[in-house]
Amino acid sequence: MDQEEYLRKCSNMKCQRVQVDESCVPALQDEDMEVEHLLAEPRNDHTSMDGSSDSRTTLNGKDELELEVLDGLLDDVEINDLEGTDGFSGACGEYFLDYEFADNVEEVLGSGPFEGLLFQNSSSESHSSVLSGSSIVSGVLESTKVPIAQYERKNDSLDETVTFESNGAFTNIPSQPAKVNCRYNISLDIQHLQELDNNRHLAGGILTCKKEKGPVEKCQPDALREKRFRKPTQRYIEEFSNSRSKEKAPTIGTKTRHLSNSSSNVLHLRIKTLKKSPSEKSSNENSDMMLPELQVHKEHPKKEKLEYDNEPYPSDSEDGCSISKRSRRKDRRKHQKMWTLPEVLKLVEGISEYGVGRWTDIKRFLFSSSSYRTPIDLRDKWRNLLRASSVQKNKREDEQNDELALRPLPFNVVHRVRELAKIHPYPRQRGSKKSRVVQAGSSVIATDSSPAGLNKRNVRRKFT
DNA sequence: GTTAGGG
DNA sequence: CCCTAAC
Repeated sequence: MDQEEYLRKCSNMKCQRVQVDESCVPALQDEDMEVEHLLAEPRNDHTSMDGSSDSRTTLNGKDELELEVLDGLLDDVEINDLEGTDGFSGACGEYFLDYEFADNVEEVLGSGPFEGLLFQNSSSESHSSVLSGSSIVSGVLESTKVPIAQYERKNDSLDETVTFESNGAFTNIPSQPAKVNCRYNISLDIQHLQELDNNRHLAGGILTCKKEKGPVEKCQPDALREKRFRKPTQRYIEEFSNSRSKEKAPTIGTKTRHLSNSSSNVLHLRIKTLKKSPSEKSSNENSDMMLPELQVHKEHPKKEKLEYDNEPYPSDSEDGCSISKRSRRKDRRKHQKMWTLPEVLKLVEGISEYGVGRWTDIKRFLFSSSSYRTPIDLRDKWRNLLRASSVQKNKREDEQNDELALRPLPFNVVHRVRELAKIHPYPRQRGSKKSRVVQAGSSVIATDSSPAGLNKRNVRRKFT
């Protein structure tokens, strides 16, 4: 492969970038474990490559050539290329390229302008490891003077891991996953992050500031950040954080262990799966999934759990940069309060007094004491009441079930709800808007008993 | 700022 | 409970 070819590939990779990007987010959120696995893998790649001294030599020459090219593209390489690697390799099926690429990147990063940005530890380590191979890792560790004890420790672990893995079995495993992983690492917990750093300075290069461990959002370059975060909504993120704190923590430990022992076979399978059709993946296993599919997949499960506030909400430390708005919402959800019978009665009363739709008034006058009930809440509750009452109307026999599900709703309440519903049908309850308007109009005349508020409301509705 | 409507 | 569009 010469320069030209390399460039061409690079361009290809870039094209794929978007996909990878997206996948990254979900993966992050979804399974840390996945990441862990992958993390292990990357090292293998390098080590194995390095281990085969030949490859290193071969690469060396290329690296220099490519280095120049990369230099110009450094920015792109840092982010785009790496990201694209995944897709690229899949398309081309040339793993070799990936390896090559990885090396180049590392070199560039290590020697280039990013060196400063990289963590002392990581940069030196990665560089040396790449060059000299797994055997040198220990030496690297020594040579690397890490001011922080943490790093040293990490290095040690890394060393072990590398050695272990290098023994093995990963000769041909595509490096893509590794790179992808690196990116994922960004969002990982601190622990993961640290490990990552040690494992790969590549990751370091990608996330220039990632060292902070803060939310990715803060650290990431603007462009990158934009892309990555456009997909997940706030809600999604919130959920993710929740689920993660609840579910993931335990899992990680297990997975990690697994990671160290990970066999090439496992990785192979995973990789293949990922490359295949996305649709299949979700079916495989949650734990094994790391790509985009998860995103969709992921959203549902946790949601249910969030609803119930019994558990103290884990402080979103990871959301260091969480927006106040977001947190507020979270809190609100957390404090979700079930409607009590008195409340329902009050609501009904308020509606009968002020009319349907005057939610703010009702809130102001009847629910002023309960700050957690917003006008919207009232409206929603009313909506639910209507639904409930109508259900009962239709299925008297099954009433019990419904009531159980809906909570004890005394018959008198139901009755009142129904009455009110007759007087002022909630928008859209049945029939089209037009019919409703007509209905409302007739009700004004027909129901003399209805309070003035109701009439008012009806009239208003009619006109609006 | 509120409300309706859909999720 | 959340979000958005319409008012």
